[in-house]
Amino acid sequence: MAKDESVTRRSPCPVSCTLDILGDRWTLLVIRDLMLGRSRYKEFCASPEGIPTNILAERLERLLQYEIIEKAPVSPESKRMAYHLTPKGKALKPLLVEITKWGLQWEEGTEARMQKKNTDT
Amino acid sequence: MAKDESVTRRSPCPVSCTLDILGDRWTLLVIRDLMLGRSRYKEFCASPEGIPTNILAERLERLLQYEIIEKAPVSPESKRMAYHLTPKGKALKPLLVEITKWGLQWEEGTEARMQKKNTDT
DNA sequence: ATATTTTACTTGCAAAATAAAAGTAAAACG
DNA sequence: CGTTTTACTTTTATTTTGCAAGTAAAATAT
Repeated sequence: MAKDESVTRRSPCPVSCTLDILGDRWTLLVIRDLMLGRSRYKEFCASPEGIPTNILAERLERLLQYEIIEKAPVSPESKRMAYHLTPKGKALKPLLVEITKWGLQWEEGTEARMQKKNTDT
Repeated sequence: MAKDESVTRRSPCPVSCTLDILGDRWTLLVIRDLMLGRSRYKEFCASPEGIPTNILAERLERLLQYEIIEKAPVSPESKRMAYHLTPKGKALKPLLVEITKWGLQWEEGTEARMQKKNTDT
């Protein structure tokens, strides 16, 4: 995978490379949801921002390709799939924390009402 | 300004609000350049990612509106303008640091060759 | 076992954003 | 004063996004 990316990269700058993956208005919201313990397609759809379903499907596919998330059965018996963060995805936590902090401090009317299900990571 | 934003906000989540401002492939690269001490239009154009000039003009305008940057004469005698980060913009430093760290750690072939001019803030 | 509902998408299309190229006016310079 | 540089704007083509509707498999209810 790294090969394909490197040819299309705008520059070797880690900021630009990260933005090539996460730099849009939706991807990090999905990551946020995953960090809040959400894992199902419908849960991402249910978030208050209202991501369009085609965009969600495309973003999940991209996150899978970059191995930021993984897809696995909800339970061993089920055929329904759930999404979870990989170590690479979990490593985005400090980034999300800083985005949250900046938003809370500098944008009026923002509120952190992120109630997590699990507190690990 | 906060009034106008609040009506168009997707949600009060600080992450989504921050992404409404910074969530694209170019804005944070301009912020990066500013943090590296670059301040002129042509310097932003000269960055290796090659931002289209119409996009750059639009992004600078938006960052001015959100008071993340400010525009001032290069020197008291000059009519040429330079852009600089405001306190709100400088507060994005930890976010940029985390983006950089994640890119360096998880994306192969990225390299931090950010040579700063000034080391303040 | 079958019907109904839910889930996890895909498809089609209009609207908006982006990218590439060329053009332009003011400022700076020789 | 003429030329070059700078900081944009404009135009057009391409891509992405957003919205609505449709669909097949899985789960649930009957």
